[in-house]
Amino acid sequence: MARRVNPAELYNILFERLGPQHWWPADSPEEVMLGAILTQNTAWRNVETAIANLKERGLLSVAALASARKNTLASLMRPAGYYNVKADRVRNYFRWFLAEIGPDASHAQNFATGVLRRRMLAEISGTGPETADSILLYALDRPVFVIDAYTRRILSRHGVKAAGSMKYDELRLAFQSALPRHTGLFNEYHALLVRCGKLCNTRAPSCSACPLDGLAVKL
DNA sequence: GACCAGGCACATC
DNA sequence: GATGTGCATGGT
Repeated sequence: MARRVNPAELYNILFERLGPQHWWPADSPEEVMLGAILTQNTAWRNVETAIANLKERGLLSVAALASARKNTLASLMRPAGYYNVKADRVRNYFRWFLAEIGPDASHAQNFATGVLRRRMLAEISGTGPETADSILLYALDRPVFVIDAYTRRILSRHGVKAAGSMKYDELRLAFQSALPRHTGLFNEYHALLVRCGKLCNTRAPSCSACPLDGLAVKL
């Protein structure tokens, strides 16, 4: 019989067993925003190469990414895959940011979290809920819980079988309502879930070395 | 050579 | 509302 834990207990167990993850791996909020788009359905290793290419060309700013030519971006982003699609998405995002927020990430301080989130999702093609929430949390320091494929997989293996088919916001709000609204907590929590997910063999239905072996989550 | 990786938009039913 | 498909590279 599995031991049942709530989201707060799950966090404590993950942190105890895996330690701090120091996310997001980037040098600036602008780099976080870029990385959030480039890592869509893509291994982070390949994203790092693409970001290094863009950085080398001096393109890691809101204004530079907003005004760069699509072909330039696409060729530099090639290692990250989906480079034609992502070149459009990166330009859509940074053009919107420049026009609606300002030339650097600090200008977002003038906007409420809920307003920013709704507008990102409604007005930017290529920025879906996970990308928007990753940016809000890791680039703009907002207390938004990020749901990703690892989160769903871990939940479905540990007591929440329906996690794979639950709506994004249903899962997000389940975590947010069960936890204190602290940016630092949400930051570490999502990073721990990703680390935990990477530790387990994704093909096998379960993992013997799983840090959550014998636990069932109760949302 | 198959499978996978920190999604998203769009078409179709 | 649910399901299927295209987008693409690099590592295992």
